[in-house]
Amino acid sequence: MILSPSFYQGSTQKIAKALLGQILVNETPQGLSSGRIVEVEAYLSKNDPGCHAARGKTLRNAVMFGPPGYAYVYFCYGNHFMFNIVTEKEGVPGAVLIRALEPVKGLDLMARRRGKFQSHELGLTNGPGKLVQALGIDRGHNHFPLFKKPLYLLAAERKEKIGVTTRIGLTEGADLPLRFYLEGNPYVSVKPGKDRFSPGMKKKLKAQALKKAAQTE
DNA sequence: AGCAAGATTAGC
DNA sequence: CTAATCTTGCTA
Repeated sequence: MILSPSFYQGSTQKIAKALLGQILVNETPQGLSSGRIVEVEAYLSKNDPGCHAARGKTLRNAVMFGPPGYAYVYFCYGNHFMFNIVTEKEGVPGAVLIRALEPVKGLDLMARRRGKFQSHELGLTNGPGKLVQALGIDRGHNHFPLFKKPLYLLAAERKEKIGVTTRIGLTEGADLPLRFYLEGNPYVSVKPGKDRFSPGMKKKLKAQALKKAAQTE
């Protein structure tokens, strides 16, 4: 059963957790590919400096201010697209980033889309940029309503426990516990607790270190 | 107009 | 560990 628009109503954190275990499907002329959502991150309308909408509406983040249940796809680091699902009622920004999937159907098609980068099955969809490539999602899917074909979500059972950690790769709002994942699932992108910094954060840390060194002169 | 940063990935 | 790669948004 395709998840209806009403599924996406409610707080972003609540929707983020509810999305775990659901199945994301994309039907293209080349075939159908799908995967179970095993890792997400919430981006909130309030008190969240890490959210694209934190500094008001822009051309890029406009979709986040619209009605829930729509896709927010954007380009990052010059190489990758990120796939988000818009939450909250119209006028209030908010979205859930899909960070990892467990492949369900169309494994061969995903492997073809991932090309030479697919070394083993785990590498197919265990990262936000990877799953987007595996499912054949691109900028054209920005603002697409996710309750109809070809790109939609299927209701599924979830039995696993939900784990919570801070979000990954941010330079702002990095301390907020807004990353949710299925405990024990091998497709979760990064093992929690491991130190991992984005280039921006490394630069920031380096600048702080230099400043501190200058003060002790 | 120009430039720096960025919700990442893969390869060295 | 770091280059790759390019769009967006702000103005060093």
